[in-house]
Amino acid sequence: MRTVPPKSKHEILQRAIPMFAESGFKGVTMRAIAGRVGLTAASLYHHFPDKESLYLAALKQAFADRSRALGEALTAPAPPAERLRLLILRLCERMQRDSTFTRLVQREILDGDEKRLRLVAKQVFHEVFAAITALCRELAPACDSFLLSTSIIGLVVHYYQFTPIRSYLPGSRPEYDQAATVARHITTLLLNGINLKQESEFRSQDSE
Amino acid sequence: MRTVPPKSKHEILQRAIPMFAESGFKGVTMRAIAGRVGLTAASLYHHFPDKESLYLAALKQAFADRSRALGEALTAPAPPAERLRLLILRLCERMQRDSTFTRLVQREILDGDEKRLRLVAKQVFHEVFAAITALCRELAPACDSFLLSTSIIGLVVHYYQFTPIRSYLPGSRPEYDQAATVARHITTLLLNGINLKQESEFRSQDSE
DNA sequence: GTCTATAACATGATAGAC
DNA sequence: GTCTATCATGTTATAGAC
Repeated sequence: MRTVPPKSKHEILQRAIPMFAESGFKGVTMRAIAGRVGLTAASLYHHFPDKESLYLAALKQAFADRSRALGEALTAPAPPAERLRLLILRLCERMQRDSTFTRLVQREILDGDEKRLRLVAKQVFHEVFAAITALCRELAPACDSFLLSTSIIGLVVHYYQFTPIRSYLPGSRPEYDQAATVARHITTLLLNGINLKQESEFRSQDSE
Repeated sequence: MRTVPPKSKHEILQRAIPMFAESGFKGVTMRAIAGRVGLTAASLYHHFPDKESLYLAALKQAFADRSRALGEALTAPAPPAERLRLLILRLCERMQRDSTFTRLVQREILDGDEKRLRLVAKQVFHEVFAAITALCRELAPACDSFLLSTSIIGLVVHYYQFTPIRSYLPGSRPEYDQAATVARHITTLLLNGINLKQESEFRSQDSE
């Protein structure tokens, strides 16, 4: 007997995503997911061939739903430096408001075996990462685009991953929790490096 | 009568550190630690008042044993840019060869509650972080030293945390696993930014 | 054909008795 | 130590409801 309308894959994954983020792959059972969705464990197997497929689909969907703004930034009709600025800003805004995906990936790095990590790299990150390296090639042909891409990602991602500890470090201030402040710092650092001649982050009369 | 010499705190923690890195705070029982050390669980409580104290001491010791080279780099008799270069190189070398501490911290960020994270920030990171911000103030007075410090740490730490996925991303190459290569890239990026005006690997601007 | 539930199977971990 | 009972979990088989 059916009392409720059938669940779509998207709905199932939407429920599973925060569970995997909270407890990791092994920490979440098929029965727990089913319970949260309003199904039985067996029914999940109509939508996904096995637990690992469900898990990978969850990672994929979590990333896809969160990387839309990044794709827009990367393909915007603007000079490469402006696309970089927008990419970093969107990434900061996204990570500021939601740490679910970051936690998913952190857990996967800690617990995943080689085979699954390869699948994650291929199925989740490959496309967006390639787009970022393409931007880097355009932006700084003299620089190693692979290393530069990882640096851009690392600057933003680690900043927000580290937040639970960072906020208790000496010198922490409220404005460091604002995405715009962080994004501006990172963008300036990437474009100009440390050795700013005389300009502070506030003096930019020649821009626009 | 005693058949084995008493264990020092250092020995106990040395055994506990990889266990916490592998399975996190909750994933390691006092009995498991005791078994590894060759003691009973009750004996551990002679050395540490509770599990959390043992855990924090493990984090502290893991970091202290691994941050010695960083302290040397930070206090070297050299100009600030050279100290930065050395700091990054030592950090890369350390993380390249041993991911134990990084995994400890990642697990702590995922699983720790606010109170314990505050203790970690204070007891583990505070001192070294303050030394890095001091270097940043000296190096780049016009730049926000707090944000700059987190960026330096983030560039290195995230690079190595991301290794299990990074190695499967498009464009990955063997030399990216060499600490000297990574350290050089990060140092150059920090000092000069993307827009390399004059650099060793520099190519003259081609026509568009 | 699509979706779900009931029941059951297989394995691995755990606990307790011997 | 071994054996056994028990439980949790991924998974499959089959049948019923739209």
